[in-house]
Amino acid sequence: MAATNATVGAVFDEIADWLELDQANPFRIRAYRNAARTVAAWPKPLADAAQDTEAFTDLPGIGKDLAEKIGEILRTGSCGQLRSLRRTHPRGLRELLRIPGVGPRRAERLFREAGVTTARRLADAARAGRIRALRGFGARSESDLLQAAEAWLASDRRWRVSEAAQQADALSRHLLASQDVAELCVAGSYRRQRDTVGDLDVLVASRRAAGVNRVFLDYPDVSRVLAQGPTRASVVLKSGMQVDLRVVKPESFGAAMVYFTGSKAHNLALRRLAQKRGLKINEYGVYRGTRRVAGETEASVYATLDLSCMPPELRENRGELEAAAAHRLPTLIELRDLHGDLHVHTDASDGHASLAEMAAAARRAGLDYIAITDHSRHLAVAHGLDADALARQIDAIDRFNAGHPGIAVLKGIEVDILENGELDLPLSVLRRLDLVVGAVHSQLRLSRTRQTERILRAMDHPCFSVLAHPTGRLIGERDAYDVDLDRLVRHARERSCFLEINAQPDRLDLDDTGCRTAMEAGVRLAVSSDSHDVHGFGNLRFGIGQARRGWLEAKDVVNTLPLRQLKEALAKTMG
DNA sequence: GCCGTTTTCGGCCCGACTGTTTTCAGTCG
Repeated sequence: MAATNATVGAVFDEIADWLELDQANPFRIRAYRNAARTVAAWPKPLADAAQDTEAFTDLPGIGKDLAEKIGEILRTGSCGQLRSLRRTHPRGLRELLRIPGVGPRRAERLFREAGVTTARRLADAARAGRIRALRGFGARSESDLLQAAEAWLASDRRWRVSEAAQQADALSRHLLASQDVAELCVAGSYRRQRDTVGDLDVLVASRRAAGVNRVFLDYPDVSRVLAQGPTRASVVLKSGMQVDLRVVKPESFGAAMVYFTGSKAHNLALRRLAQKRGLKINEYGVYRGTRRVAGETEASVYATLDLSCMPPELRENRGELEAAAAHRLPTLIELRDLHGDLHVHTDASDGHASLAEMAAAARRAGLDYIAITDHSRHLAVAHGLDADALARQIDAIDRFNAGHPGIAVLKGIEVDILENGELDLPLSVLRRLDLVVGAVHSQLRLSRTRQTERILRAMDHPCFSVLAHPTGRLIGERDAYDVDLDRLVRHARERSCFLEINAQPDRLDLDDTGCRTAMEAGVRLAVSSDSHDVHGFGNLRFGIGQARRGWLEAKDVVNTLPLRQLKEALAKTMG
């Protein structure tokens, strides 16, 4: 089987690690890192073009040499250069580079002078007091490295964006209570709404940095201070999440927001553009020589390069700079564009609230309609409904709608897609519904072909409306099942059905690149909360985050339609 | 290793913080 883009990226990253340990030309190392980032984020499978390696040189940062290596990796899963690097280095040494405080030079010295080859051995050597004896290290470095190695061994986690949101909101409230904080922005991957977040980058505009620093370090949730200086500080919260604070003057706030929002790839591309125009961009502003020409707002920074200001979710160097130069940025969907929610559970299956309670909560969340989509009988653990129970629910919804004009409740089901591609309930009862949401909950390890055929067959059912959580991933727990998303997208377009963006923070499925693939193919998506209780609608914001990262506008999302037009769109899917 | 309106060489993003030095290298984002 051909290697995936992620595999190619991983090979380049590993080569870069070894070259770094060898203290090779840093620009050569950067070329491998850039290439790793580029291919890993590339939305199309490179394997599709494996025959024509020359074509890979069209990718940014890929020249003749790397293009040939991509071809080799796609064919064999590895490449000769990597095999030879592995032969000449101790296998575990790469691990040392992952430990904060250990870079290539220290890793090399730790290996050569203390025989340290893994994080475990580093911790052992530090405990034995063997690190402080090395030149360039002292007692302080030794204890820092011990702590870092132990922390690394204990956990190497990223946080769901919802977990990051809770901690970001609480810390922001604490900081904003200070007179010294003029403006505040939680930047970084959190602001870009990535599906997971490694740490929080908090940016503050103030003329009194010392005061802000003090308030930050006094935050009751701080467990450990990693670093502190006049304009920045790093701490670990009690949860284990790292937070970096940076304080700049108000006139630099826009430049700092650009800088600390990233992504790294976006910033590098931006600086190259600036350099071509004889400008220099840093976190304090845009400079021509020593003269500052912009920096107070993000828009002012981008304007010096004749770029429209890009929403943070687009800043991944995936074409947003070109679109901004042409002033053709999409008008991204916003939470307030949603009129309803097409995936909601009640206590009739595995939800925790009644139909009436869920409807009331949806109304409070500002929605005009919801679809009740409880599980079907095959999902016994969730008390799935059989045909009789569904028929009773249909009648109950009709009665509810008659007495509650404030919100419309649509009749639906989250029906299991069985292994053979049939749906889990008979056509006769499905025909009585407003929509049918199909979902894979079992047999997740089928071959790519069988899994894909299974879902394509389900889409051919005369009542199929929406494919729920199309890849089945659970962030940090379970990878997506193996499925040909391009074929699903093409089929959804032919069948005029919809793909879901499941907004549960542990799903966010489709993800950003999947959204973009669907949108570019002309397939509409449904941003759905998959709520199981009255608080579930609060997750819609995270689904919107992925939609925005996928360049979606309101017109690309079916549940931005008012009720009447939504019903027309659904009716077309219901045979 | 990539790239090019300075095009086949000579550049390649840039500043803050720390510890161990005794003026700076290493690391990080």
